[in-house]
Amino acid sequence: MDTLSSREEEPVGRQHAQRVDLAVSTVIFALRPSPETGRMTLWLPLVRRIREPYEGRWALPGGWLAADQDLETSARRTLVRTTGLTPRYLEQLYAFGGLDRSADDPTRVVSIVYWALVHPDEAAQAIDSDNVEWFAADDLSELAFDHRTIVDYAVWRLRTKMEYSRIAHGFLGETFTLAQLRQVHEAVRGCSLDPANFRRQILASDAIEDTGQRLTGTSHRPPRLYRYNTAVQLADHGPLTPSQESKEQA
Amino acid sequence: MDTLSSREEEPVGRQHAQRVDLAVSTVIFALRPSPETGRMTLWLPLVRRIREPYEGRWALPGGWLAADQDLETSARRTLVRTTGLTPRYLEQLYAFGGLDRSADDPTRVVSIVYWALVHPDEAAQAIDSDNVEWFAADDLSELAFDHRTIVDYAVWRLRTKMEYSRIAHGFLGETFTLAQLRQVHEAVRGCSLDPANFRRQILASDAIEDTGQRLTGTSHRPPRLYRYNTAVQLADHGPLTPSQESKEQA
DNA sequence: TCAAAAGTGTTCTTTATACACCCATGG
DNA sequence: CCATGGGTGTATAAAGAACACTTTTGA
Repeated sequence: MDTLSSREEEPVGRQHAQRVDLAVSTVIFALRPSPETGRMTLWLPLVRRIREPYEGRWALPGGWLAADQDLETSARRTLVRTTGLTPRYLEQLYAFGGLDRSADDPTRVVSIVYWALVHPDEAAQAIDSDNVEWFAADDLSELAFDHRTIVDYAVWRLRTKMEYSRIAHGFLGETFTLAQLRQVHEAVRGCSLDPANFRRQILASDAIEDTGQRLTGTSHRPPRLYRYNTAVQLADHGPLTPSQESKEQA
Repeated sequence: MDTLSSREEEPVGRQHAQRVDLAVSTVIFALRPSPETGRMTLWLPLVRRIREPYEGRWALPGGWLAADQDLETSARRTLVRTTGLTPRYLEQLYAFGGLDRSADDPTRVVSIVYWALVHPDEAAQAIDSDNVEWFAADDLSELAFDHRTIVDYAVWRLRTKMEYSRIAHGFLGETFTLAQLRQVHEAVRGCSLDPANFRRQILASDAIEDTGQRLTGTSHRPPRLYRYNTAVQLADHGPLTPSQESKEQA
């Protein structure tokens, strides 16, 4: 055989390269209380489709890759245009390129999907319109394309990464109490945690530092306010962009 | 503002979607003894470029996405064409889409990169030619494009995943001794491990099962041969394709 | 019998978990 | 004062690391 080199793979001038539409979408997570139970749960904003295929269905915010923007920049651009959101935490999730992603529609689209966390202040910037709506992650309607699969995968990714990384503060503002941080972990992991042990583990990890301030206005002993210790980096087992390798994002 | 919906993002008929060349590449790892120290180290096959840009430089095996193949199928096809390899373990690594990936060349290419593990039998199928060569992962020449960055990221990914997953058997054949399995861990993680503790941890995890056979021909007590216990699944913290979510690949 | 690696046992340290208890504030 | 969550102490269990020791083969 003489197909040893990349001869077949790269025709002259690239004019034989298969070109596909390249979309960029994002799964954005925020925490808010469930309207029924009142417990904190995962929510995400979806955008209503206004044309075929899947017209009227809810879909992930996103758009096409811009020729003059890299992947993450395109994700941020489409995100702010469709939802108004500019998340601090944004990370690539996966590239989806199955052949049957668009049901009957024969168009081939490859999607680079990102996932993001927003805290309440960021989420408040979201566009308020009939075409943008927040849904509970565990109570989604039928979504467009394979977006339900993508959301499920992103939820799984968030849950597993929460256990070994310190992404929880993506859901919190500049300062926060240990109880708030614990509530984030409880909401995402879906179980209650011992406050005493949680405190010791977090403090031992050196992930946060005391601001010296306390939160007042509660009907009990005022809790300390903490901030994230940006000086300390933790091991990360998830996909970071190569330039961030042994650093921790956010 | 009236950019609420995806109106701007999806022009009629998609003819306004930015089209880019979509490449698929793979970082393939195998273990073989270092020619100097004799210790097992990471090696990977590279393909020599036979045209500009980067003509003559070594590059990751890969090619263009085929219109009628999904991402993984395209990765396997380009892999076997360029290197002759058909790895059992193959997983998506990351999508690279920076604007300056091709140096002076203004062509925009987005690469979906996979990573793979091959055991000695698989590696023996590799094409033997001037245009395919194996390199030690810690002693690479200047590679084409941003492939050095990609390789470094893949190495980091392999190392971190080795610690919590059971991918080590991607480097081994059907049956193996505990010493062989331990050597794989030692080579990838770059440290020596206590044989006694390693044995207990692996056996306690139920990841492998005794074949009842022993390896003979050694100049000492014949070790047992084990195989992987495919019935038991371990938690995985890395990116799997959504359909594999709570399952473990390979 | 000796070398070398297989395989087992024991101790110690670290980490996680469960839960009792005191503290400080608003009402 | 009481209720409520903040915050500390402690005892137990599980997991990991270090290392002595016995076993079984080929030479």
